Amino acid sequence: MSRRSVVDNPANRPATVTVGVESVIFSVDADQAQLLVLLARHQEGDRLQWGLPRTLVCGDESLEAAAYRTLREKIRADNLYLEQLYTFDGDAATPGEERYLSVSYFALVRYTEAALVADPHTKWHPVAQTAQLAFDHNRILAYGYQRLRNKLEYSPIAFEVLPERFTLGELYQLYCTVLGEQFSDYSNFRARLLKLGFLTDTGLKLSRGAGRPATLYRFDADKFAPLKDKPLVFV
Amino acid sequence: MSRRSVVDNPANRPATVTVGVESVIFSVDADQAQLLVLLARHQEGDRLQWGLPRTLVCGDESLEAAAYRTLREKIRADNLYLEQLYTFDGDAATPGEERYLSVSYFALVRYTEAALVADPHTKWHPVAQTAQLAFDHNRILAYGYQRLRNKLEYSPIAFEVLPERFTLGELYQLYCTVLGEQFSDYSNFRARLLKLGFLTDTGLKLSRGAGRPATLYRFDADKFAPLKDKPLVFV
DNA sequence: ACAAAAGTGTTTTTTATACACCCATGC
DNA sequence: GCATGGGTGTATAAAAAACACTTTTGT
Repeated sequence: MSRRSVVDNPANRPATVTVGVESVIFSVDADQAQLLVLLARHQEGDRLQWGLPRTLVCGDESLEAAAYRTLREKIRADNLYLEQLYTFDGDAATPGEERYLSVSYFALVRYTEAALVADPHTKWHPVAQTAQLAFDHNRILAYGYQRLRNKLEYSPIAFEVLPERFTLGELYQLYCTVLGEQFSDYSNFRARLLKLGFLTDTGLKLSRGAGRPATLYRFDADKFAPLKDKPLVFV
Repeated sequence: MSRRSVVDNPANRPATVTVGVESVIFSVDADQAQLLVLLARHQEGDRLQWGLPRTLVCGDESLEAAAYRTLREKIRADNLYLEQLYTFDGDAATPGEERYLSVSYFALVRYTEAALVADPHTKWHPVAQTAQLAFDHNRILAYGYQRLRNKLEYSPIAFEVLPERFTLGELYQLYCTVLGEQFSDYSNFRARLLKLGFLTDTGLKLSRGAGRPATLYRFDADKFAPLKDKPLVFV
């Protein structure tokens, strides 16, 4: 019984498909308080149109490797979070072409570090400004955006993208930019996070012109570990 | 710029892969208070081994269609919940064979209804009793089990699998079987669910030998709708 | 009458929410 | 000294958790 014999209906031949990886790459521009998504210019039919960066899976590289490759081709980013999103059946395949399967990945990268490669076919685009994207990329983007918001609420992915040492104001602003201002009061957000105990005071302060200098904290992964499987850690 | 030209590294040819769907099909045997998973016998190398049911995606059928096909081939079930789980890179592919991609689906089916097709190569297996499964199916099962527990906590999937009219005891038992007894006290579970307001008293009672007859409730999807995007509805 | 299962209520503890207020710095 | 951002505290409301108790049935 080889793999092939798993097919129980021999009348229908197993499909051979080309597998692509589409990446929903988010970044938060703290200065402008904007959530950005990375877009790439595609040719769809006879016109250029913006869409999510995509690549075909090559040789025997893994799906995740293909996603990382897309990232490295577009931007230079060391600090990032990446996970698989969902696998979509190819958007209404052009007849005659081989069947296409789209495995989507979702990434959050540190903005200050994510220098775009000089390329007029790549840009950051504010998520708040809706754009008409190529193929079924609007659907994938919406799915990724939803996942980003969920992840922020119960996973420590923000710390993958903040600097090593950060202020609670920076953390709060990141949350606000993604979830909207109404998600929580600053002082409650602050109190909740500090009580959880995985933020360590580095003793250092950061002064930004006017105002009292802010304490710099560090995320302590070890102290977070026991909370990993708990429900809703942040809110 | 056709699809093919998306490949930026022409030295590496785009891979052509065979796509399979593996299904993690759960069911709850209320009488025995057991969570079950459907297994199928596979040949791996030269020996038979139990694993998750799988099928190759045929022709132009969708991934979901392939998952439903697997279900229908193994059991007869009308009431079920199905969703995509995750896409795994093929387990260490046998060299020479075509590359394999495994899209996994997760399903919860009503046990009383899910008659197994007469087939010695298919069986229900208690999830609590660990078994050594073929390929990387232990990993997929673990992933599906985790998803099941998460889904139970914030989604109304239990109602897809309970009879039209059910008692709160039946609902509670289902939760206990999947999440373990310690997840909540019965009376608190009861109070929380009734307060949410999407369970309608049908006026009917169900008597089971000794004890006070239980009220039969119905799940009201319309009343649940506004809670859809709220966090942790059940606990 | 009593065991068994269903259903109600009460008390305590913990979290969430909404604020008001104090602190340290630059100009 | 006052605007600006950082940081603390408090009072109220709501939710979670633990558990005692009542009700209705079969035997």
